[in-house]
Amino acid sequence: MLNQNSLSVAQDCSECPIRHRAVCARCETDELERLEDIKYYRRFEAGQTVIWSGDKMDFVGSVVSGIASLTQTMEDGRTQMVGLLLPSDFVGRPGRNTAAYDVVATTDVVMCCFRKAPFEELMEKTPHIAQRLLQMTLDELDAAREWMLVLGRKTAREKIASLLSIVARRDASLNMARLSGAVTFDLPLTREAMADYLGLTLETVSRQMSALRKDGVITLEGKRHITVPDMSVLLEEAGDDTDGGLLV
Amino acid sequence: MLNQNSLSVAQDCSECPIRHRAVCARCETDELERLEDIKYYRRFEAGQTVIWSGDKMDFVGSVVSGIASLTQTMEDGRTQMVGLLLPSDFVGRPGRNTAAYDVVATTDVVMCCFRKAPFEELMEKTPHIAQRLLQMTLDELDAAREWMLVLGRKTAREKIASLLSIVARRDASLNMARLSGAVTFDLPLTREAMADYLGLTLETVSRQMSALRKDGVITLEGKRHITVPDMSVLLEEAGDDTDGGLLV
DNA sequence: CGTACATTTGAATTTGCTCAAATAGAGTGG
DNA sequence: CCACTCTATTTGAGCAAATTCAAATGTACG
Repeated sequence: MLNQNSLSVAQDCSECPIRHRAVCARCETDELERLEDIKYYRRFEAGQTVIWSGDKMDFVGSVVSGIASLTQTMEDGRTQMVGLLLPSDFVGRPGRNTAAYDVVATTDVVMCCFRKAPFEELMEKTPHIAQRLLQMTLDELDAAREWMLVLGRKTAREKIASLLSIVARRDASLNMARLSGAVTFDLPLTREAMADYLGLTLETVSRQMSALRKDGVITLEGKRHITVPDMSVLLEEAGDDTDGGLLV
Repeated sequence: MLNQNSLSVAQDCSECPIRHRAVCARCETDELERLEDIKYYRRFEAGQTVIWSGDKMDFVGSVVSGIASLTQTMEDGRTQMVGLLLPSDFVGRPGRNTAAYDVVATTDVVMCCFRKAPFEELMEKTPHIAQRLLQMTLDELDAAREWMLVLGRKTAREKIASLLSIVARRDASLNMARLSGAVTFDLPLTREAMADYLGLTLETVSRQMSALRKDGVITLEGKRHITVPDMSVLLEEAGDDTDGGLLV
């Protein structure tokens, strides 16, 4: 279903699709070799839980292909997604033994895992890994804060538009595409997952998707394939600055 | 007003109140000396803006005393607080030249600042600084994700209770106090700041504070001094697990 | 005492939620 | 290929929570 799934497991880091974006991005050849010694691949099917919050976590790793989500759940079942893990994103926290969130594969996922103890040891000796991890963590913190604005202050319609523009942007940056004019992409999330991301109910998500479609902001082919005729209109709907920032 | 303000500016890191929690926490004596060379103190009065989003930022630093807030503002004026900076918290991002958020002093604030270029240089050579910064950033990311649950899924009443329990917890950890039985602390935020933190209007904040008071969950002396007769009741109201986690 | 500002409270309105039912697809077995 | 099932999605109607607008009250400071 996903073309990424057809990739045979990369044994060689130098041919890895996320080589230049993942936690190993800054590593030199000799540093990569040491990482190769402790790495192994794991596959998860769509819907499968990678790890439960509170479970002992004896590995860390990177998403190689597919999408996973980080969620928190309250006692009465209310759930909030707190992270969307795309290829190259890092899973796990050095220095912590148990998982803080549920990690669930949204699509089929391949992860490049490292046993935690050796990874932590290696991190001590390899500044390039720690440096890259700091950079990635700072980026995630920015993304989380951006999302706090969405969750706290935006209307349902703006929330949907924000999610769509974020996915469009990340998709474009993955495919090196420009975000001018019409943009087309897949939205690999169910209405329920979108709701959990945005702090809405799935009914409200569905209603606002219909409204955006009716108003010509987006076009749907099937449920998951989306076309945005004019990206600047979508950004306007999201309540973001329209000027600049179209690329990246 | 705040007793921290009476501290005469510490010149000597070894007597600094945040010595063991700030970005310099892991530094050895010789590393501290190099930090001392590039550090300077700045004071901000309550209400004063430390830096505007988008401005050039030529320093990074730590909050020594007082409280500052990180906020984002939309074009139409809606604002969302995305961080609450307490003593020892770090301000600024190595590797970035402009501020991403507005930073505003909520109370009078003293900051220990480092010129950005020398600090970044020092960070390259001093793993202890980068290590500590990574740890602090990961903690902030956890806090931000916790807050995403509050913003996305909690009711107004639960949001208020969550904020109060967070402030109570941080206050207790600062004062090495236990969180069993009754707890008393100052809430250094206006109703509007609380609203900006929680994604509510100030009227709703006021109403819910009144409701919690009427229901005996909290007691107010003046507007800002709060007593929680039974911490576990407050945690229950916040929708968090009641069991465990009382200390920390 | 008067001004400025923070807070509280009230009443009407709106947004998004809950509950309920209809519709649309995708996959399965006959 | 069709009927059937399962799940995802859409749509509707009434409701509840939080917002908006408005006014009153309280508090600090000159």
